[in-house]
Amino acid sequence: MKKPQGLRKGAWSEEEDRLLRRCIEKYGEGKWHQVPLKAGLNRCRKSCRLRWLNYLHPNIKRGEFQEDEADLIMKMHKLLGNRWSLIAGRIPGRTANDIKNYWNSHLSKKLQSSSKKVTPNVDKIQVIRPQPRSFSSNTLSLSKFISNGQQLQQQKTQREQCDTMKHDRDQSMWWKDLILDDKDFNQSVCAADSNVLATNSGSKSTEAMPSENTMFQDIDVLWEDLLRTGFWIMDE
DNA sequence: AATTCCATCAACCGCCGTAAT
DNA sequence: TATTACGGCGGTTGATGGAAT
Repeated sequence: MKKPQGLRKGAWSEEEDRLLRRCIEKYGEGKWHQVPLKAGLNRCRKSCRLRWLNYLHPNIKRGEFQEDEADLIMKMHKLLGNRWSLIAGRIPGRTANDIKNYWNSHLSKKLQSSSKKVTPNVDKIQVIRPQPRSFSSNTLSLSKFISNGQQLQQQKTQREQCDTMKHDRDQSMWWKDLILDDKDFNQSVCAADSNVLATNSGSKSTEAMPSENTMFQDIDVLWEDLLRTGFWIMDE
């Protein structure tokens, strides 16, 4: 489709902010394609949405990241990789863009320097990717997971199934088939962590992803820590 | 005081998945 | 089934300001 010509770009003025804010207050969030017209702004829908979500939204927290926030980001990133919107969903008041910027300007360097000190031979983050939906649709939520040993057994079975399936696929790309959104977050993270528990109980398949052993050693610690800090949002 | 370098972060771009038609 | 429009995401860019020279 042809792009509309003559749309304003770059930094937002106070007047534009005021117009956008007033529009959202009046009509609510969403229907972003209508926002420029309703607000009287010469901006594209994406620009309006971004400005609202990253700057004007009333719940946005300003100022320095706290130590516990940074800590949480590090842990989440270890689990999820660059899935900024998912990480942001677990840190109240911080946007995905904030977290991404903070990661790129602070934490990635911190991580680099610490990994050089501690494990000079490991220069890559091992990200646990959620399992395919075909399996995760049956995946258990964390709370049930913890409370039910039978379900743990089911997770182990799923893990084995998944490993069998992965064998026939490009091992570095298998997770790309996932269809994942915020609604699936708990499921997917729990699915990822089912791997951890499966590992702890000694059932992990020998058809493991490359470097998985070292990954799980680290994640064991992370897992304990996340449970202790009450990070997880349990299902209903 | 002037210039260069670097870090930060707001904003843009291109792509993808989904829903509607 | 194919096409189109929209919302949303992550990667990247560029403006800005502060530190260093």
